[in-house]
This record gives sequence, structure tokens and C-alpha cells, in this order.
Amino acid sequence: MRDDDNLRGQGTPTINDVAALAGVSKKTVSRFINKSPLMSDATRAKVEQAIQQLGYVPNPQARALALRRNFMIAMLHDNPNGQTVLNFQKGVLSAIKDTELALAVRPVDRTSPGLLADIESFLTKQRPLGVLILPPISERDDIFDLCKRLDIAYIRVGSAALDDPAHCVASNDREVVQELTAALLAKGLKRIGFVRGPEGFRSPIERENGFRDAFANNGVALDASLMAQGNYRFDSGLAAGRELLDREDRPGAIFASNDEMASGVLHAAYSLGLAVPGDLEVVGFDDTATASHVWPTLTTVHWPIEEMGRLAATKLVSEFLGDWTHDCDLAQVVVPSYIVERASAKL
Amino acid sequence: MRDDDNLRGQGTPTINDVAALAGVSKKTVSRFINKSPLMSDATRAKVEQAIQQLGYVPNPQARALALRRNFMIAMLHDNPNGQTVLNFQKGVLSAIKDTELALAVRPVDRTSPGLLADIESFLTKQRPLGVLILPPISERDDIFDLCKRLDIAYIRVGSAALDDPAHCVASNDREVVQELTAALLAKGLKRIGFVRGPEGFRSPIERENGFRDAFANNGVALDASLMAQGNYRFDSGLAAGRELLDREDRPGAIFASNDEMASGVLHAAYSLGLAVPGDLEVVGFDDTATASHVWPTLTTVHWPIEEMGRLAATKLVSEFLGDWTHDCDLAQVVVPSYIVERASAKL
DNA sequence: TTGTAGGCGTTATCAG
DNA sequence: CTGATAACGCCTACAA
Repeated sequence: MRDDDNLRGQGTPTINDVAALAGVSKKTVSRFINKSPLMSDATRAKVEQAIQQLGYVPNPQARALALRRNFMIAMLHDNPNGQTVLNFQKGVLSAIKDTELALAVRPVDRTSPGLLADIESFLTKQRPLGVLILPPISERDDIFDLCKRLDIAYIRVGSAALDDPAHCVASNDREVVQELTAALLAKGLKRIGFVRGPEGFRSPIERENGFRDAFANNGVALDASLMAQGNYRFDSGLAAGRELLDREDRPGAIFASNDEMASGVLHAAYSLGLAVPGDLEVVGFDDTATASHVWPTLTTVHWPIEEMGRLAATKLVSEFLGDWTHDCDLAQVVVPSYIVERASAKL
Repeated sequence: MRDDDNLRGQGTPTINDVAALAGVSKKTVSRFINKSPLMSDATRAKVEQAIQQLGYVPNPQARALALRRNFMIAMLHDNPNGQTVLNFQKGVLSAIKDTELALAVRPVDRTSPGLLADIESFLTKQRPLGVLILPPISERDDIFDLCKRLDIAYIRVGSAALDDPAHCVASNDREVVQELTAALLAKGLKRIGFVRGPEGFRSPIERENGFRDAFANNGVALDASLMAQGNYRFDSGLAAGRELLDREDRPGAIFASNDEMASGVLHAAYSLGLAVPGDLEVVGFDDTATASHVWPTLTTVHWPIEEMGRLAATKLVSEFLGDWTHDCDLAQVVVPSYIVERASAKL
């Protein structure tokens, strides 16, 4: 029995030091750390006092080994937009600020055939308490099957409810796009171009559906020739803009499914000598930094990614921290987007 | 002795299973894992075979506990620019792809009085092998003292050599800004405005020095009234642009210390009815996505942040993975920036 | 070159 | 309510 080696005072204090000082067993200290209710107040006080005095902090690696689980949550993403990732991260961190949890950010490559193996390796090695999965990979069912199999909690983040409320946080893209489009229609603009996002993902579909909803609701016919394909990147917005604008019956407004493509549309307009606004109104989606840096500043939809991060992390963590609800409604799924009116289109 | 519990076949295989299957002791397996040279080839082969057969992967938590060190590197940053962080991350990940290392990204708040305590808590809890520190907090000496005290390796990333080569990766901001400014001067533009970055950091100083160097080298007098203060953010670029342009003797070109401020300058020019290029040429620094999304596309300096991430991670990891050099010169400190000519200024 | 014994700091079991 | 003892899976020291 050399457990008291640590009492020599060198290095950081361990549970043994606390136990010795408090005059209890280490299991009792462990109980205190884990907020066990099975303790007398007197013992609790003694242990707390000893912990204070020693400045003891439990060793996460040792806990991880014993619990087969790291006190860490992970963010899985394959998102080319740095600002989106960072804003989400900000929300997550604000939610876990007062906990002992760590955050690991894991970018993955959705085009890689080894994607799933890569994620599995990461999860089995790191053993996080749970994972937060950002779009677009949040739409892949195989990743959730994997999480279930490995018994790792998860939250999917997307542009529409992708799972049951306990496992999902979503924005209301369809609804807000409908609203914004309706505002354009209400101004008398009947010919509105639309630049789609990439095929195979959910958010472009939601946004397009919202666009179509507005036309349907207002009984306005939608000209299919004004629907252009994009892929969320600048160049595709530029190309789509040229396609839509370089013709006799060009639209009076263009809705691009994200801000990056909207800036591409602006470039297309300028290169054709069109004034925005004036000859053309342009709206985007996301409200990234780009939206307020282009000229004219972009009327767009604020996608509440930071709020979504906070809610997602809160949901995930509440499973482990019990009553810790962070004044936040855990049943909430949808974080509402809202319209931001700037110079490129007046509503 | 119940070590052979794991032989029951449940759960993931441990070092004991491998040892049993290979007919050696677990220490021998441990030697294999840690690439010890003190093994006969025959034993090595036996162990390797057993590992293959079992699909054994060492448990990082157990290693972390025994070694008092996590097989993880951390990125510390307080950078508001998501794309910068993401690009750096990309470089880091490409460097550690073939290793068993994990990456944790840790944003911090440099304005918080608890910054150092926060970092210390993170480092003592997570015990990463090393940390990569991005600007601007890479300039704070207290953080490195902390790393030394905790015996955690570190690499500082900055716009100039901040430390000895083993602990530092830098770009050559001063040099490339000098080059770009000289090109402007060579065109005959003698009145060039300059928008500074925030005070108290290194990169703005480097960039300003490069600007001044060009004037000095070419024997052109620098008009102090054309030096405006900014803080790297869009709004400050807008304000500085207005200040520099709304006067009789406005400059023919403006050098903004980063792209975000350069877009602010563009807005200022437009709001004053100036054409870019034509009435004014504008150049920026960073080559973030913004640079190619604004109108006109921005002539700027490509700041090689991804390459810097790769180099920094390679340096850090080489301390632990021995001969693993990743075909990369570890003595290299400077990753050169280069000029990207686009529409806002012709060189 | 290989093995034995013990430690890393925590939690689980189960008896008191 | 509390504590002795045995995990958790790996590594180091020392011995053989």
C-alpha cells in the first residue's frame, strides 16, 4: 500500500490527498465529486473544505479511463464556411462555459470514402460524451446509426427538423424564405429569379420550397426559366446571375440561397452594367460577414447559427448534468431565423 | 489476477488480449506500440499479427493516464476571423492526418481578465502534447511562460519571428507589403493612403513598417496625414476610407492592412461616388474569401495561413514522433506570402 | 530481448 | 451512509 505517496506534497493533489486530509476514504471523495446524494452533510462539508484547501481538481484522464468516457463533447462538421463553424462554436462554448466539459472540433471530408471509418475511429478513440453534428453531414443517417451503436449521444443540426426533439435543433428556413419572398411579391415584383443550392442536401430544398410556397400562397405563377442551379459557392452564383440577367426578360429581383452566391449575383449584375438596387434587387441567406461587406450591403436572412449551437450544446449536456437546464427550453427544436433588411433590396 | 477477464471476448480488445494471443507479456506489446527498438523481429511479427487479428487499438485514455499526457494537440486562438481559423486548422489536420493525434480547438477571450487562468485550466486538464498559438495571442509572453511551467510544447504563429525557430512559424508581412507598396509607387502613385490595424499587436506594425520601407527605399516622402487608424474590422475601414477620401488632396491608392478594412474602404469610395479602380486603387491583406467576393475583386496579399498551420503542426509533432518529418524543413520559420493581383489595383 | 510488479487517479462493487 | 478492494488499460522501473 503506497497510496499515500502523493502525500509527499509534490505535484498536483490527488483524490488520495483530499481523502487523507478530510479523514475519509477516497470513495467518499469520489462521491462528493460526482454529487452523490448518499452523503451526510457533515462529511460533505469536510470533503469540500479539504478540496478547497488543497485546490484539488479531479484528473480528467483518470476519470475517462474509469468511466470509459471523456468529459468532452465534439463538433463534427464538413462545412466550408469558417464563419458558420466559428459562430456555432461560440454558441456551444457559451453553453458549456460553466461546466468542466471540453470541446473538440472535428472537420471531416464528406467526399471521402473513408468518412464513416474516420468518424468511428475518432469516436472510439476520443469517447466523447456526445457529438454535435452540423449540416450538411447532419443529414446522413449512417452517422447516427454509428453514434447509437457506440452509445454516444448526438444532436443533429439542420435547416429542418431531422430527428426527434431530443436529438435535433433546426432553423425554419422554409418559413422565413416564404416570408421574404412574399414581401418581394407584395412590392409588385412578380418575376423573381432563384438560385438554388447544391443538390443532395436538405437546406437548399427547404429554401426552394419556401420560395415556391410564397408564389403558391399569392397565386402568382412561377417561371421555371428563372430557377437557376448553384452550389452555394461564389462562382456558381456568378454563373447563375449571368444566366438569369443576360436576357431580355430578366427578373427584377433574385433570391440566392446563400450570401456567397448572392455576392456572385451582384458581380454578374455589375459586369452587365446593372445597378443594384434599381435595375435589380438581390437577397441572400445566412447573414454571414460577407452580407454586410459587399456593396450594396445585402438584404438577407439571419441564420441563427450561434443560437443553434447554444441550444444544441445545452440539450446534449443536459443529459449528463441532470437538472442543469441553463434557463433554456429543452423541448425547443426550431430557432427562428429572421429577415435583415439592408441596401440590396427594400422590403 | 483477473487480467484475463478481457479474454472473454466482450468489448474491445485490450493489450492483455493481444499479449495472450501473441503469447508474450503485455509489456512486450507495449514495446511494440511504442516502437521500441529493443525487440526481436520474430516477437515483433508475432505481436503485429495478433494486433491485426484482433483489430486492437490502444486506448488513448489509459495511455494518457499512464503518461500524464494526452495524445492531442491544441489550437489556441482569439481570432475573430473564422476563415483564418478554419484554414489554419486545415493545415494542421493535413499534417497530423497519418498520426494518432487528435486536435482540439480552443477559442479564448483576450479581453477577459481570466484569460491566463482559463488557459491554465484547459492545459492542466487536457494535458495536450503541445499547443499551437495563433495571433494575436501568440504575442503574449505570459502564455509561453505558462507553457514552459506546465512543460507543454508550443509553437507561436505570427507575422514576424516571435521566438526561436523551434517554437515559431511566421509570415513575412513586412517584406511583402514593402514589395506591394513599391509596385504601387513604381506606377507613379505617390500619394498612397494607409489604414493601420489595431494598436498593441505585431502584425499591424509589421505591415506598416513594410509600407514605410517602400517609401524610404524609393526616396518618396510619406504624407503623415494619409495614415489612418483602423482596427481590422470593416467599420473601421469604412471610417478610415471616408477620412482619407473626403478631401481635396485625396490619395490615388489606399493600402488597408487587411481585406475586411479594404472592403470598408471600397464602401467609402462608392458612397463618395468614386470608381475603383479609376479614381482610386485599393489593396488589402489576407486574401480571405472576402477578397474575391467584393466588387471589384481585391488585389491583396495572400497570407499563407494554411501552410503555416501545416508547418506549425509538423514542428510540434516532430518532437514526439521522432524521425517523422513529413518531408518538411523543420528549420523553416517563414512561410512566404505573395501578392495576388485582382481588379481593385493593377500592378 | 523479455517479463514481473507496481503505479497513474479515478470509479464500481459490495459488504459493513 | 461509508470504506476496502478491485477494476479501467497502459506504462515505467527493475530484474532476469
